[in-house]
Amino acid sequence: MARHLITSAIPYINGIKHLGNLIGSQLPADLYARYQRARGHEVLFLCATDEHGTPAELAAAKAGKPVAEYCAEMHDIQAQIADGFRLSFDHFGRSSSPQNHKLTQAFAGRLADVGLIKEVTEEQVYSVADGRFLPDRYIEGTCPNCGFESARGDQCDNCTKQLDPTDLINPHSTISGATDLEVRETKHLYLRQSELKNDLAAWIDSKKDWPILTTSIAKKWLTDGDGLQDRGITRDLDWGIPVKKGDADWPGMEGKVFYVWFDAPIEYIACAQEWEDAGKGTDWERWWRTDKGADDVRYTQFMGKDNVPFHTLSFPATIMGTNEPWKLVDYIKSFNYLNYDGGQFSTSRGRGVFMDQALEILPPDYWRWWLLSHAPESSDAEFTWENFQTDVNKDLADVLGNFVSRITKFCRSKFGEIVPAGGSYGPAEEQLIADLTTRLRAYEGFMDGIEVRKAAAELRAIWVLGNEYLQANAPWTTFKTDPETAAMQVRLALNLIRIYAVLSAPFIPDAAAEMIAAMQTQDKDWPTDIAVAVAALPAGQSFTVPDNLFRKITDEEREEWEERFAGTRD
RNA sequence: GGCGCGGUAGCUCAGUUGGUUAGAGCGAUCGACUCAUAAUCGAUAGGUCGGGAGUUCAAGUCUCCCCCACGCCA
Repeated sequence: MARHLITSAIPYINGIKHLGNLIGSQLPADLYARYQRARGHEVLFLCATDEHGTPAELAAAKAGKPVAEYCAEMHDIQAQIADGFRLSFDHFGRSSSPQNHKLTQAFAGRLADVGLIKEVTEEQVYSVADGRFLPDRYIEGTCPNCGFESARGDQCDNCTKQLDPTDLINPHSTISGATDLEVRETKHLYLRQSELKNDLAAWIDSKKDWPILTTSIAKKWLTDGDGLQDRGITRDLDWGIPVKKGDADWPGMEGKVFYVWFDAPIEYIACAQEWEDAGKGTDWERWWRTDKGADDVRYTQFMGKDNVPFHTLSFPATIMGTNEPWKLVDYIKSFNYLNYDGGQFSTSRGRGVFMDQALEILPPDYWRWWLLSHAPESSDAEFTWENFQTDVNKDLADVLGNFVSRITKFCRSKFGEIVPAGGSYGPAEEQLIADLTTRLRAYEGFMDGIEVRKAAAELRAIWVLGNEYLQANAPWTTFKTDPETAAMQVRLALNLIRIYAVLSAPFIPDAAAEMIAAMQTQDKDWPTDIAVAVAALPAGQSFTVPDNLFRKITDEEREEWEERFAGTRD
């Protein structure tokens, strides 16, 4: 039995994510976690909310709530939606947890001890009225390039130019509107990533099996321009993890917090501790410390391509820099973007489907199947309602759902709701078992390699084999002259339902559970040996005819949703 | 402007280290079947592989130039 540590990129606390975010990390991570569990491996699957930084503070202010309260509420909402999509996290943690506070401070302290932290004095805009510095989005003014009046401290939303707060004309605080701003010196900590450049490069080079998308992005950051740059890991903010050197105060850093990108990945580790502290497991270090049992763990991360630099460089630098035996990632699966009907998903314009809305209109399996079978692995992928409708109707309702329906109903009418006895295999059955075995091995190969689209295509082909078998052997015709053989054919087909349930569960867990329940079995074992698995449901076992597993999406619904989610064009 | 990922049948996508008639699913057309959610199964038709030049006995697959889309950065 192998051990798999699996993490999904942690979604930012601010707002509900869209389907592109879902397929970019959490959903494929869940697929992989469910698959590895089904194969009998030990899995720790972790995710969390990323709660620090200015966007959280601003969103809380807009909602008129203290930021801690806002984050707690949003965490619950995201947890609920994740549950709605059946994301099977062993723990859904929070980067604001006490565990992450301690661990982040410990990492910083350790990095300082080994000389990988430097202090840098820089100039920042300070608001006298607010009594604080105004980083990034806390300051607005007129853009010096295009004259846009609401340009932010870090970027102009009109001309997209990157800005420094000190560039702005007539700057003011977005908190109070105050204009009595001055430039003050402030001290910040930098992680000396550049010191680790060679180690990182060697490590990346050793990962021959990583997706091109992952390594090409990492290498670009390593070699582009002057190479990997040292990175500021602190901010003049209130909301965040206070800067401390382990348990000790950090002279000169009073009132400052760690930058969100420093503490967020450390939450992957802290989350395991939260998992244990929540009573869901024991000995979290067994997953994260190679000196405490984690040397046989295979660690796989899932993320969108925008997160790759942090996971291939900054976070590994944090870990490698400590010289402590923390587990490094073994495989990074990164995804491109999902486009919505020829454009991008857009939160501000309400364009595209968001996770809560998706669950309002259809059950999770519909979305899981379509998104996973169209995962943006090799390039950006495209969501269109027409595609969604035809694919879901065909694959789920016609190929799989109807298969279950046709065989259970046929059996009920001829033999009753009992797996019928009698008859013996002929060449057709041997051939079916051989074909299923071939395809199952291929399916396992794609799932092990996290080739999501190919795995979905193979699974679908496995479903089709059942329909082909019924069509070619026509038990409804056989029954008229040879009821014994018809009974054998039906018994075999009923067993396919159980097998399909087990194989399909990582993609469509709800439908799989219904199929298992209808077959009235507890046997969810992986059908490693198909010849054995096709006899798992013995003659005489009762079953029930389930309701249709999937309904079809109508043209009217498709048109309605197309309009509803089109958003406002600019 | 620099860089990155792409541009393959109507649609969504596969195509290992260059090698016989370029593949799948959907959609379309035709046929079979009637157990089933007007479902299923089979067959057929669709591509000068973005454009051009080059290397080679041989290029979708390598090199160069150009065009288009998306993204990142300055």
